[in-house]
Amino acid sequence: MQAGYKQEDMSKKSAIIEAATRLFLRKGYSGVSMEEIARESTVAKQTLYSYFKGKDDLFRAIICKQSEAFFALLPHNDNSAVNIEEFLYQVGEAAMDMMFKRDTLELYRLAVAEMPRFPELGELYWQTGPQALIDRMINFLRNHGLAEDTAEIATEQFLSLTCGHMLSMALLTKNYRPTKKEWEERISQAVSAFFMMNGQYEREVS
Amino acid sequence: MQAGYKQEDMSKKSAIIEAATRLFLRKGYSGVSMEEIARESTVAKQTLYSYFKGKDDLFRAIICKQSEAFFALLPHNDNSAVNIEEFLYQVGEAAMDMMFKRDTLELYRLAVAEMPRFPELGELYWQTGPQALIDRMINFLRNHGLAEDTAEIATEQFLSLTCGHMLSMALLTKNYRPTKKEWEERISQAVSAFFMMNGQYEREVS
DNA sequence: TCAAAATTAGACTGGACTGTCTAGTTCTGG
DNA sequence: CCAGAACTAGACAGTCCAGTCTAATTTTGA
Repeated sequence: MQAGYKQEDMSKKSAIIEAATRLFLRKGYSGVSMEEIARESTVAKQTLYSYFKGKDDLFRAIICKQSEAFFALLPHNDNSAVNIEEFLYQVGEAAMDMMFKRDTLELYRLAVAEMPRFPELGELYWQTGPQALIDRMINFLRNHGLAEDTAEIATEQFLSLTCGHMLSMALLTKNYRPTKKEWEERISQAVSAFFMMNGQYEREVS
Repeated sequence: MQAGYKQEDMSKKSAIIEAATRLFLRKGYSGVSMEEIARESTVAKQTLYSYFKGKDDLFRAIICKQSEAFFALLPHNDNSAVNIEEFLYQVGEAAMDMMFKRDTLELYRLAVAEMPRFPELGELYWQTGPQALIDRMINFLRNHGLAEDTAEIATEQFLSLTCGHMLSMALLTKNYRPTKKEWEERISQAVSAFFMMNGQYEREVS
């Protein structure tokens, strides 16, 4: 039973997770060694292996945790939007605000990069992140009178319009980050587009 | 002068490039060894190093070549579109057709994944790919009466609308590929959106 | 206080990989 | 036909890394 501790000291575990998160997000899966993680978390290598079965196990734990942590910040349905317009602004703002933090971008990059090696992580990221947001939006829009498939199309279009171009650019070019001003511009364009394409839902002024 | 051949047998070089392309696109940068490339191209390892300074050099060559090869297939300005609507359909169709081939997706994945290690390749990919297409679209739209910045916004919106959502999904979930039917739906939605948001350009029936 | 559990430092194994070197073989042009 | 260029096969040095093992030390709880 070489790895069968009862693992009571959770401060060790969180130190490991903290260091591993930072390192994986900054250097990628194969750019980080277990020794480096041990060093950075000021923990012996053996302790790593007492908390995690191996590098892949640790990696999975990090990505799951980060996915959930990040996307928990997105608005839930208990939000305070009183009408569609306000809701769209809230969601757009929250999505952009989150998407263009360094760590969030790097998590996305990691999910895309390692999807072939860890397919379940790509799936998890998609489900707990983008898809969860999409579901909430669809739900809200249906509760406000849109038909099921209209709501779905409108949602996907809205999110593509706000994030699409900027996301690709941020992933591919070194020093590009959109400013808050730029993305607020995008959001209002997307909101306008939403109402143009769903004309029957007139804008209620809040 | 251990690496100073005159390199006349281009069939060797293309065999190397062919095998390396296939392997890199399927297994990523660190998933492939020089020995594997040598084996797959039925060439001695030394020959690899006589044509390319090292693994990074070979990788750079592959990515450059593939970027250019792929994006050369996109419509140039000598296309036959007679009006904006037809042009949008052509571009949308071509972009989708290309984006969702396995190799193109994997090249995109590779560019995103290795951007931190090879920033200049991300830049190159962006410039010769997405940005080149954007420039052509902007140019076409300006020649058809749109103002500079209107054309830019409309272009980015159109491309986000067509590719955005499906691209993220294809990169993150294992077995998803949009069907031609699905993406033709997207394209016509995007075309409609274009005209709604640029109302002054009425749709000319071709 | 004391025994079991948790942790540590570091050596070590086994394997993989990049890039070099050697020595021999084939191809090619004059 | 020959000299030099191109190529081959394989060994090799040097590095790195995942994961295991040992032996010693600290922590913990009854």
